[in-house]
Amino acid sequence: MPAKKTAINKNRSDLPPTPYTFFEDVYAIVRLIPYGRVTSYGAIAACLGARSSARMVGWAMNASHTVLPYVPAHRVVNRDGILSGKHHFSTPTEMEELLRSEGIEVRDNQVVDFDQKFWDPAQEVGGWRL
DNA sequence: TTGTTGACCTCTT
DNA sequence: CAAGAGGCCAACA
Repeated sequence: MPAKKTAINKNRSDLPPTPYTFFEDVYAIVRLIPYGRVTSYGAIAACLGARSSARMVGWAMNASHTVLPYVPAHRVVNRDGILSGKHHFSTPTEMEELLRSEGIEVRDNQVVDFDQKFWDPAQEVGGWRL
């Protein structure tokens, strides 16, 4: 069935109408990001079949700190490879430090070689849950 | 309850 | 090609 692009968790007939479904889907995908790789909000949203809801992905990440198991939110950047969410970590440099510790170069709040480090969820997940 | 605000993206002038 | 506007939906005031 062709999923509409509006009301993400409302057209998920296979799941209860819990408003948190979208968030958990986001967390699930973020946790799948391999070590040393990064992805973008839009890619995650597109993988979930709602490319226009990329903004909600950001909201999901906002709450990701309170969620277990651990969500590697530092591996999610915006489409330009910019660390747009570094301010929401406990320290402004934590995101950059984490990425560096995984071998990702960061320069001027931007991921170096973003194209090479980019990990497309749709490629790995394929038709997961769709 | 209505209104504003987001760690964004895409389409349209 | 650059700049602007629209859109998505949950949280918060």
